Amino acid sequence: MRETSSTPPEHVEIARPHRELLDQVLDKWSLQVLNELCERPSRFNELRRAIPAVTQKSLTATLRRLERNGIVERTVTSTRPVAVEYDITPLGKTLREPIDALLDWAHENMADIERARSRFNEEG
Amino acid sequence: MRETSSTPPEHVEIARPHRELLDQVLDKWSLQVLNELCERPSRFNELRRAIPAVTQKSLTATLRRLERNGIVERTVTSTRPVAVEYDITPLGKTLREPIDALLDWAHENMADIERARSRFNEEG
DNA sequence: CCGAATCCTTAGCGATACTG
DNA sequence: CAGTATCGCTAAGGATTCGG
Repeated sequence: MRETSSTPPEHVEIARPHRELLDQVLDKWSLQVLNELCERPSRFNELRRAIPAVTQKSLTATLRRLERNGIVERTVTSTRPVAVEYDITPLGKTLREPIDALLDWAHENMADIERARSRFNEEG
Repeated sequence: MRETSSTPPEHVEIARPHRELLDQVLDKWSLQVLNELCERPSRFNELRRAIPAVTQKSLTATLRRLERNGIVERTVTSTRPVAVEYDITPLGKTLREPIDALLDWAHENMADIERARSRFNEEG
């Protein structure tokens, strides 16, 4: 493919699998779940209490997605009643550094961002 | 606030403004737009061609959102017909480093991720 | 060329009820 | 306790059309 050079290579675009992966891992609730599990492994309802705004359905979906991608691990102990514990995997831990970089960025630049928003609203 | 200690401090959760900011800046199309504008300023239709999957509507919305947050700048030159150029701001440039860290993470760990997905699908 | 406006479809989410 | 199942809404997104 691309045997003609009519379209210049320009530069690499973001590969689709990479972007889809980040969509699955950086979505609304995943950041907060990871933030929790980086501190300590947690049970399902512990996570619900720690993230009050999430519904049971969304939390389940988020945990399944993270589990599917090897970011968190789900452990069932056959006690009575059953206990289910979620923990971050070694792979998941490697996500912490880039995510923290992002959170630091947000923290450092929030003032500038809000100034930009005010300007935009006034000029609009 | 927190005059009773019935709820232990545990640790800080992600502040809502920060999370909402990241939602606005890390969404489906913003990453690709930023990726383009980090290379060179671009006209509207240049961006459309560079990101074939984006619709005009979504690209407009993405650019407005980034502009509102001070990440990109929109310049109109009153030629005939009008030319509109989008460029990244200094603030936007500071986003590149943490985003690249994320993309590097995705690149480095994609193999592990796909192994985890296969395992998950087989066990499920 | 750069968009705004409209219509329409679909994915996502909350609410609720039920199971092992 | 830790989910699954179902329903109804609404909000995002695509396709298309129109305008400066």
